[in-house]
Amino acid sequence: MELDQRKLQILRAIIDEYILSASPVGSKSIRQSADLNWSSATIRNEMADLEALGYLAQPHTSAGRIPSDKAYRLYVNQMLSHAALSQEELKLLNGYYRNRIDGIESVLRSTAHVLSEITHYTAIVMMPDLATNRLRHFQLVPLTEGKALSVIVTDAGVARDSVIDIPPDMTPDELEALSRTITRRCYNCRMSTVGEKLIKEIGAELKSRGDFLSALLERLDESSQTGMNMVELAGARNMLRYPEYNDVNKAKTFLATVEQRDSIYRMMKKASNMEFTITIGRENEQEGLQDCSVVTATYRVNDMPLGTFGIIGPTRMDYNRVISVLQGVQQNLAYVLQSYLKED
Amino acid sequence: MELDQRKLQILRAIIDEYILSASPVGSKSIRQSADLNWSSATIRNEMADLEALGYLAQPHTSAGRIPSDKAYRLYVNQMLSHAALSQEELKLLNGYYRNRIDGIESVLRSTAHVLSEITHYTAIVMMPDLATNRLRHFQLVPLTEGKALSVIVTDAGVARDSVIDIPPDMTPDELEALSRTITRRCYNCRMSTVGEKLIKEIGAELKSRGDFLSALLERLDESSQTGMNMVELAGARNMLRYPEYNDVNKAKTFLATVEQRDSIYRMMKKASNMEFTITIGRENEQEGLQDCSVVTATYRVNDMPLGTFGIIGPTRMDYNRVISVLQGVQQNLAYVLQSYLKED
DNA sequence: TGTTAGCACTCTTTTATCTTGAGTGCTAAT
DNA sequence: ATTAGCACTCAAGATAAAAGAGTGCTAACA
Repeated sequence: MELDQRKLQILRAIIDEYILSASPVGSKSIRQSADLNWSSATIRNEMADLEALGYLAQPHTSAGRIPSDKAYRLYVNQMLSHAALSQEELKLLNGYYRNRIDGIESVLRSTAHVLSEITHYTAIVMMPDLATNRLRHFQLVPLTEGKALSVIVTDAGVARDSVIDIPPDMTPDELEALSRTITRRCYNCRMSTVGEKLIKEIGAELKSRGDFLSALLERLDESSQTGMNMVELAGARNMLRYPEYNDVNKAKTFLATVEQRDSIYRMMKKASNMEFTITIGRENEQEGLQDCSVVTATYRVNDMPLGTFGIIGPTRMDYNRVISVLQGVQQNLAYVLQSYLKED
Repeated sequence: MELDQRKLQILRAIIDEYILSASPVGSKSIRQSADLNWSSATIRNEMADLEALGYLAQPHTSAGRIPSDKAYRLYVNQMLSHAALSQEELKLLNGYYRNRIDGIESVLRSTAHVLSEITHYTAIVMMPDLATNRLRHFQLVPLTEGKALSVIVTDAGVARDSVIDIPPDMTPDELEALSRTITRRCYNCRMSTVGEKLIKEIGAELKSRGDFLSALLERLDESSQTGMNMVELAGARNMLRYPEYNDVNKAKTFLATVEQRDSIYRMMKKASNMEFTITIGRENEQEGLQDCSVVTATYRVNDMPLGTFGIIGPTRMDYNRVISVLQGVQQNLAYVLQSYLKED
């Protein structure tokens, strides 16, 4: 079911206009603003066709048309202009990253704020997934009887810690020895392979501590994954700027959805193996996001994907700009994060 | 300027009513609901007096009265009923903490969510201030040329890390040796005294590395303080429940204020040396919180204050309940956190 | 056959007007 | 000092009318 050139042009004009105005666009206004040379009657006919094909909807008779999810999908797939950011905007963006030296997670958290500020949408940044990172240090620090803190440090300059139960008769010296063994044996191993390696190499030694070892491995695994608390969310309030959220109840629902970290987390996790994703309206599985679009991108260092970040906005978001911004941030992140990382 | 018994009774009734209804209360309704035995005319006279004294305000003639900040202040100082939580609520609260074993920060972060859920206001929890904690482990992990990650672990089971510049000629062995020295010399020292101690004990040895040492000390100091990213905020959206935020613009302003972490951070920091604080309306320095009240409390372990947490709500918040909940959470936190801490 | 001008019709939005009702302040009586 | 009574005020709700934006359809035109 191909759309001819004219239909495409009209559809595009409608979407562009609607992204700007958020109110149904009529045949007349589109003719002027997009400089289309057909009469409004012709345009009206085409609009009726486009509606029949499911690209447009009418809130009520005698109102203009608004684009459907299907229309946005077409728009995103075929009509993006891929405009790069302006010099100014790039400068602004770079400026944010110039003096960032306080660690990867800190950079990423502020990235969320930067993103939300320059797009005026809601931004999400996942902390790095350490699976592809390399272990640099492992330490068990005794806390109280039966408990210790396990700390890992990777080559990406990220530390992760968690409390772990230890056998009550395990001495601090034993813990220290174990820490050194693990650090030595697994130095520079990818986090995803550390567990395996440990079982093979020291499983036998620690046979008597079987339970502890398996708890430890599990904990290592957990730490290297990006947990639920590792999602930075910023600018949720920005949604209140847009007329679609003038209704306090809608706003409440939206905020409830994004504050529900675990669902956002799952969503981002799912997007994490894609370089770039755009999910429009009802394409979102999340109940509360079905009037929203989500655009995600991957940040990488030395071509190693580390994590995912993205933007949530109303379905009529400015896709062109959002994509440009994400690409700009992607580049900046690659550059900044690189300074924490060594070549393979 | 003392208020007589009757005025107090009436004022209290008005406040109680207004907390419930959020709409101006009139002389008649107050008479019924609070079972006051004076005629509405008498009550009206008293209300006029109370208004003249600054305790009440009238949105417009022919509307009821609403309490002023001054009234809430009086209410909070003299009229709280100090009702404990019900058995049910206590049970619910305890339930949240029953299975929490994944570390102090995690407990605290979820505390923010629990608080916001059971009060239906906005909750803030500051991560622990480590100044009074004792050092358990210190580690410098080399990352790339000129950079290392510094990690501290304290007896409270908290790890903090940050990237630090190191002299380019410093070898991994040197870093490791330094880490051990610091851990050994300062083991079980309060974080607030570690810097001092280091200068005294190894300042001489490291004279050649003067710059590095001072950077290190600074970093230690920073890490032991609660930074701006160490504020967990939850339930901001709850404010949309209340009619005072039915106006989308007000809601936006509020959300902007609390998302501005650093100001919230400063506010909490200021409250951190008080066991309990209640700040009402314009008493708040924060521009955007002048229609809100903030109630904070300290969480402690073994009588050692660790940090601050609190509630932000509209000035007409249910002070009694908020205070009860904060006390309940305070106790639960003390109990749960204790399991991570050793006696002095 | 595709395009367009014209026009009647639809339905939301805006504006104006009226009504209702909760609540007050004041006065006069108790 | 207290209270019943009453005129008055003002926001909020209801109703009605007018305006305006946009459509679909028909008939004329190239």
